[in-house]
Amino acid sequence: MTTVQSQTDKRTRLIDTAMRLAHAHGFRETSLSDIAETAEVPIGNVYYYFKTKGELGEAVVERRLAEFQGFKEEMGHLSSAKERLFAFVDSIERRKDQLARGGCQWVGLCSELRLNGGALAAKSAALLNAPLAWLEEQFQAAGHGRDARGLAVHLFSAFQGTAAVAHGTGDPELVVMEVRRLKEWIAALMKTENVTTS
Amino acid sequence: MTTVQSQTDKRTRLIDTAMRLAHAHGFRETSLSDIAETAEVPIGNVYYYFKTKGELGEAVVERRLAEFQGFKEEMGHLSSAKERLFAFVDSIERRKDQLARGGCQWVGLCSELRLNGGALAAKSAALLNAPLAWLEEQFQAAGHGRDARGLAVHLFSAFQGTAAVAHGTGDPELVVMEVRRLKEWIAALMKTENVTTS
DNA sequence: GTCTATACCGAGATAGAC
DNA sequence: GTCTATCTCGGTATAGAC
Repeated sequence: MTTVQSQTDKRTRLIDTAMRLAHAHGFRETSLSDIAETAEVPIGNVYYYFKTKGELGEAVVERRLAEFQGFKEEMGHLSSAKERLFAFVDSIERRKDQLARGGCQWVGLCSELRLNGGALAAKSAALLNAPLAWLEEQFQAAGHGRDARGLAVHLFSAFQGTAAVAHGTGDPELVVMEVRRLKEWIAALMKTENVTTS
Repeated sequence: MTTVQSQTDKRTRLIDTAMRLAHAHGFRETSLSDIAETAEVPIGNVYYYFKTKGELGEAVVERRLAEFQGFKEEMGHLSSAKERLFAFVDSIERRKDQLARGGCQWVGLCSELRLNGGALAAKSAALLNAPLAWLEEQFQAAGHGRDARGLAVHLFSAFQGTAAVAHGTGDPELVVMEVRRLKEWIAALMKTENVTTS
C-alpha cells in the first residue's frame, strides 16, 4: 500500500510540477530535468511513469480539463444561467495574479501544443472548446439562443484578451477593470430578454 | 555596390524569414538552420550578420515595431480619432487569416520573449505598449479622456482575445463576428460624447 | 565578406544494475 | 519498481579556410 501510494504520489507530483512550470515558462521550454528536479523525482525515473515527454504533456492537458470539469460542477449548484455567467467572470477576477504571471492556463497550453500535431494537438483543442461550449449553453439557457455562440465567443475572447494583456504588462489590476466591464455587459444583456432559470 | 546590396539583402531576408517562421511556429521553436535554409543563406553565415540568435530576435522585434509605426503613419492621414479607431478595427479584420494561423504577430512575440529576460524582454514589451498608448491617444482625442486608458485596454484586449480564440479554433470568421461587435461598441461610445477632430 | 567544418552543450530517451 | 549511466540527436556558436 505504501508502495502503491508513493507511486501515485510521484506520478501526481510530476504532473503537478509540469503543470506549474509549463504555465510559468511554457511546456516546451520546460525540460524533463527541470520537472524531475522540482518534483524531487530522480531524472531518469520519469520514464517509468511516462514513456515520452508528450505523454506527460497529455497528462497535463487531462488535468487541466479535469480542472474545468470541476469548475462546471461547482457552477451546477447555482440555480440560474445568469448567476453562472457572473460566477465565471468572478472566477477570472479571482485568478488575476495567476493570469498576470502566466496568462490563461487553458488556452496558453492549447495554443502551444497546437503546433505539435498528432494526438496532443487534438486533445488540447478541448481546452478551448470545452469552456466555449459551456458558455454557449449558459447563454442559451438565459434566453439568448439566437446568437448564443457569438455571445460565448465574445465573452471568452474578452477573457483571453484580458489574460494576454495582463500577462504582457504584468499588471493584475487590468483584470479587475475588464471584469467590471464584462459584468456590466452581462447585466445589460440579461435585461434585454430575461427569461428562465437553469 | 552590388556587394553592399547583397549584404543588406541577406540581412533583410534573414529578418523577414525569421519573422514569418516565428509567427508560424514561435521564435524559440524556430532554429537558425530553419531560418537560414528558408532564407537561402548558408547556415554558418548567419553569424556574420547576427552574433547570436537573440540579436536576430531583437531585429525581428524592431521590425515588428517599425511595422506598427508604419500603421500609425497611415492612420495619420485620417482626420478624426473616430475614423482612426474604426480603421484600427478594420485592419484587424483584414488580417483575419493571418490571425487565425498564428495569432497576433505583436503580442505573441512579446509574451514569448518575455521569459527570456534581459534586453530582449524589455524591448519586446513595447510591442504591447505602443499600440496601447496609441489607442489611448485616440480615445483621448475623441473626447473620452476620463477613462481613455480603460477604453484602450478594453479594445486592445478584445483584439487580443479574438486573435487567441481564432488561432485556437483556426477559424478566421470569428474575427469578422467580433469586429462587427467592436464597431458597434465604438459607434455607441462615440455617440455618447462626440467631440472633436484629431 | 563568404562559407565549411566542427566544437560544444543540453535535451530526450534507453539499457540495464540494483 | 527504482535509479544511474549513457547514447543520440539537434541546436547554438566558433574557428578558420577561401
